[in-house]
Amino acid sequence: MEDLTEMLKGTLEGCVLEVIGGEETYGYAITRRLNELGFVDVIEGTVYTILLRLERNGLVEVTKRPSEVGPPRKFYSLNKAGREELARFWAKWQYISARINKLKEEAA
Amino acid sequence: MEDLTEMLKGTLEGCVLEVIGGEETYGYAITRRLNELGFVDVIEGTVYTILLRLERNGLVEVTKRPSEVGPPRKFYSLNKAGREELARFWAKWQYISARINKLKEEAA
DNA sequence: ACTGGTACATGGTAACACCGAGTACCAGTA
DNA sequence: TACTGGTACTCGGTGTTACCATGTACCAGT
Repeated sequence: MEDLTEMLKGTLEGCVLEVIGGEETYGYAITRRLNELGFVDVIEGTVYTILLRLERNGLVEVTKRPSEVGPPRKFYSLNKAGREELARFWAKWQYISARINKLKEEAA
Repeated sequence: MEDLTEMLKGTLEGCVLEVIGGEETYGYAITRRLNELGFVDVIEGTVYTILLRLERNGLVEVTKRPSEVGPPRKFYSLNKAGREELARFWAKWQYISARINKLKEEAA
């Protein structure tokens, strides 16, 4: 699938929130997880900028822990604000996707 | 629903293409149509910038016609490139929305 | 010493939706 | 006549976002 980046704007951050909400995890693993899920072109740099933004906006708790196979990892988990933001994200997603799908079906 | 603008990025242009694909129409009417469809905060200025972009990218044919109730209207219709772009848009939408919904369900 | 996988940070870019202000046409009305 | 309100389009500027390129650095195996 060619160039999905514009369409991911505004949703990729929510996806990262969702992954973190599932379990405490870190940037490199989040990137791999998103790739597995079909977001194949999402690259580390993108995820790290999102994580720094989440941290700056106070949506996550951060803990640095050593790794046995490389440099230390920064583990992220959602705090209250993060969980609320995640809920808002899914509400928005449901709203918008419903409307877009309706537009699509009315055309057909 | 609060502030959907980021999530609309990359999709609103496709929605405009779809509306034009349904029938030849003009900016002001497209804005009203989108508002009806639930994209309540989409405003004229936004639609016009999209239309100018579509025109610049050669995806639409433009015809100016007088109106009986105001200034002349610029009517837009899809050309071949526009229909192809619209098809690509729906393919991307299906791809991404499927993956996001999957992510959502695996969480639940 | 070298390679490759792991792990994070950062300055710059392009694209997008949005905003604000402006221009202009027309009908109805006070 | 002047004014209002609905119709209709344009354009310069803004903030946010995902992406890119590059750099740093840890570690295991050869």
